[in-house]
Amino acid sequence: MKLMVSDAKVRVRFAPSPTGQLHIGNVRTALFNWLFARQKGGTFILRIEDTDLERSEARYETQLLDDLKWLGIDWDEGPDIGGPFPPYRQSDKMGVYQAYAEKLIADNKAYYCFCTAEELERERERALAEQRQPVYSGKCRRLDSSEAHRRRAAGEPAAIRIKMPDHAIRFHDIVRGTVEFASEIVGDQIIVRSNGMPIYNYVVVIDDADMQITHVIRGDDHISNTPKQVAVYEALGLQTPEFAHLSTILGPDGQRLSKRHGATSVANFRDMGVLPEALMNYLALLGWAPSGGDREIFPKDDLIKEFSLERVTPSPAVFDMAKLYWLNRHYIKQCPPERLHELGRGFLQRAGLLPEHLDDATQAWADQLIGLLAPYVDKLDELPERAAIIFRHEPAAALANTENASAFANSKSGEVIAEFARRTAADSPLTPERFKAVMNEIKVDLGVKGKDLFHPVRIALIGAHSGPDFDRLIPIIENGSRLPLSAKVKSVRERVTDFGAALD
RNA sequence: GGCGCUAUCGUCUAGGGGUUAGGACGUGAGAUUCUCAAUCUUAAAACCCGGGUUCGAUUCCCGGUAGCGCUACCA
Repeated sequence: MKLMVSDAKVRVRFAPSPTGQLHIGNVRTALFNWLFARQKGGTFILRIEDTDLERSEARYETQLLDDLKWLGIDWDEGPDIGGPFPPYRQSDKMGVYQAYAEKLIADNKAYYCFCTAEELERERERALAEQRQPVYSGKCRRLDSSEAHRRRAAGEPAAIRIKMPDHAIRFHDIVRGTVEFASEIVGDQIIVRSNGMPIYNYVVVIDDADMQITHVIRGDDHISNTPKQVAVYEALGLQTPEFAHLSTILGPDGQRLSKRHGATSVANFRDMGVLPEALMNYLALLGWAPSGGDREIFPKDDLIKEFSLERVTPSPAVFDMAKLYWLNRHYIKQCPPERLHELGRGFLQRAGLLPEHLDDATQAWADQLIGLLAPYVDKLDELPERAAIIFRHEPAAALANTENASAFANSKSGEVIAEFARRTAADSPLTPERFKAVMNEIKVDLGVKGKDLFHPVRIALIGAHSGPDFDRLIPIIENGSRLPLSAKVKSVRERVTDFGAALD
């Protein structure tokens, strides 16, 4: 594909705060930025917004990078790899913000504000009481600059405010078109606190400008902040970037997706055994659809090829676990066996079903088991409970289970099991071929077939009348029974014997 | 309260001045299988409301309603 010259210059960024686990809404923002950059052959930048020193923690930053990598998102510039416009961590950049603020004051685009927090609060309450918009009065804007400097020099604490333009602020949003805000509704914004710490809406602009960001792609909760930021661009005499505001991701109740909805961080999904390619595919479909809208399966490379910001949906989207699971099942089936086995082993080990260290024989068996069970699960963390049919054999519980009752309503079922036990007694191990032959014999001799024949046997073996094919199941049971596992696996013979005893 | 954003099946969405309003998840039914899963077939399921423009609006415009966001010396 031919790249347009301007495409190659595309520079986008993902700028998370390291204040907790990487949230699903934020990853979606990261993903859209990344897809856009990769498609355009542009640059994807990772920047850490840690000006909120109280909530930011270094360990979250590490985790954040790991989560992004796990999903399959890489970056061209960032705190760990550097780049042409350092630093990539705001806390390393305080001097820069101060310098720009002073320039703004020198240019008469900003001014010192000596109003105290209490004064401001009173003003605000009065405005609210009078049903007026609580915007800053502009009191200190009218202060003589020499007087302001004198008070500063005398050590009086002062915040720095930017002068908002008196014209309406309008900006272009790729997702929503032109957005306009009247000038009266936003007062002169503080850009640097009286303690010297800069404010977010100011800092972002400096960073984005410094890093030559061409497209700001972020959550739509920033839409109302955008006019304040545009004002900073204007004051600095800089061209504004293109904006694209992504809609919110909601929980099933229509509320903004949050922890009380369950899994909401990348780490949660990883721990559940959702494959990264499934999560990426699903996230891409939340708020974006290909032209035609008739395709759901999008591996990474196709996403990069097909993605377009113009086709991003402006309306909020409800996160649908069921559809994620459907995609995950798809990708589990597509997964190369070696990788699936390795992931699966981890889940079985953590559940205590497999030892920490696996010898070759045990690993080979575990892989066979995983291959058997994986097609049945929505997510890999269901593997241990599915594996209960192999690791746990409880005849009493199986007999007590009402779901199994109908299989034993048939008068012949006891006989079937007895016959099965008798005829396989000498087979150790029992092979699938032998199993088939025995079942056939029973069928002929007892005149029992279909469910009446298979259900009792299956219940005797795994405690349920439904489950995997016997062809695959039998070898796994038999092989497992000869392995020195701490979670002991009973052989077919042991199972049938125990079950027969319970039945009597 | 003010300002902003949003509005197609339960959910994610396609579409667009005249369509049988398309696809997918989920749900129901059927086929297949010893059974479950998978697979295949199939069914039910939507244009928020009111005005305007128009020969004709679900689509364009306006208003309402609802949801969400912002309204800080938070990010």
